[in-house]
Amino acid sequence: MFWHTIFMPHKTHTISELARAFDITTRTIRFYEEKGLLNPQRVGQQRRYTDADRVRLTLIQRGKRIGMSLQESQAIIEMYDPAQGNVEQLERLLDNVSERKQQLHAQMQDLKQMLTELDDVEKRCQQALNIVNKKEDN
Amino acid sequence: MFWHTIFMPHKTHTISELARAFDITTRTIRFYEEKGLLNPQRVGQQRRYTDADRVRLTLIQRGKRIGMSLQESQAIIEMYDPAQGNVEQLERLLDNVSERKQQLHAQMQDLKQMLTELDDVEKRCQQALNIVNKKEDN
DNA sequence: CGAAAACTTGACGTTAACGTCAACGTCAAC
DNA sequence: GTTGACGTTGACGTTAACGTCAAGTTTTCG
Repeated sequence: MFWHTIFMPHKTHTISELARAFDITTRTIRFYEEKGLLNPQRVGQQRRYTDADRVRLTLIQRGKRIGMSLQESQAIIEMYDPAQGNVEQLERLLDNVSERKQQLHAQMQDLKQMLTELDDVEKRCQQALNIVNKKEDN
Repeated sequence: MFWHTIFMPHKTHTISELARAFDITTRTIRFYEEKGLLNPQRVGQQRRYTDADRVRLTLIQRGKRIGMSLQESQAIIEMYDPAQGNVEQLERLLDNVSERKQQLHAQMQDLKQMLTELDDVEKRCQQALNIVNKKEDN
């Protein structure tokens, strides 16, 4: 009778469980479905989400944090999902992957530059504070 | 008579020169001004942009590439511009800088993770292609 | 069984970051 | 002296990524 609390190999989640887990609204989840980033199973009318959907949501959120649009995240998701077979498709996929990788490397460079520049700001700022402190010592 | 072509220490630019140089529209530049990210000098009605404005535009564009909003870029710009002196302000600035740095480091982690995952996809993809090629060898 | 809680599908609203268009000023060149 | 290139300020349009109701159905729980 309480099996589901003891053993649940492929537990599915309702939309609000997922929303809580990812700290987003149900509206957002449905919106992602509209845009083709998720397509959960249905039990009657209701949506049921598997771990695959959780993976996708994780990818989406990581994508957002690094400035990707939903479309870009969708492209990434489709790279993770094989769904293929055919040689041409594999080669196209390889091209897409290497293109994305290049872009991500470029983004790393931008990040590094901004970080070193912020380091500079920090140093100049601390020097200014040191000067003030020395004056106070006198 | 041709001094300006030989020696121009603080050349200013018109809006369309700037637009060409940064590959954006004049509308975009005026929009950034509206939002407080630029404030060029004026000669009569017309805007004149200095190298300081070019630096700001560079920061804005880099910010966009790493997924920052204009407001965030503005915050960064204000960190670059000292404009102050007072100790409290310096300490607040230091806090802001270190907060930004943390966020950027987190973003680097996200980028790295996405990169290694794309590496995985790439490898699996190449393995699949190798198998196909071996079959063709027979 | 009956009310509260959760789920559903619309439809319209909102914010950021510009695009687009109109209507007007100005200045050098033909 | 007018034409054409460039500049100006509005005002409204657009897209992405949701938020916010509304109005109805279904599940759950005492």
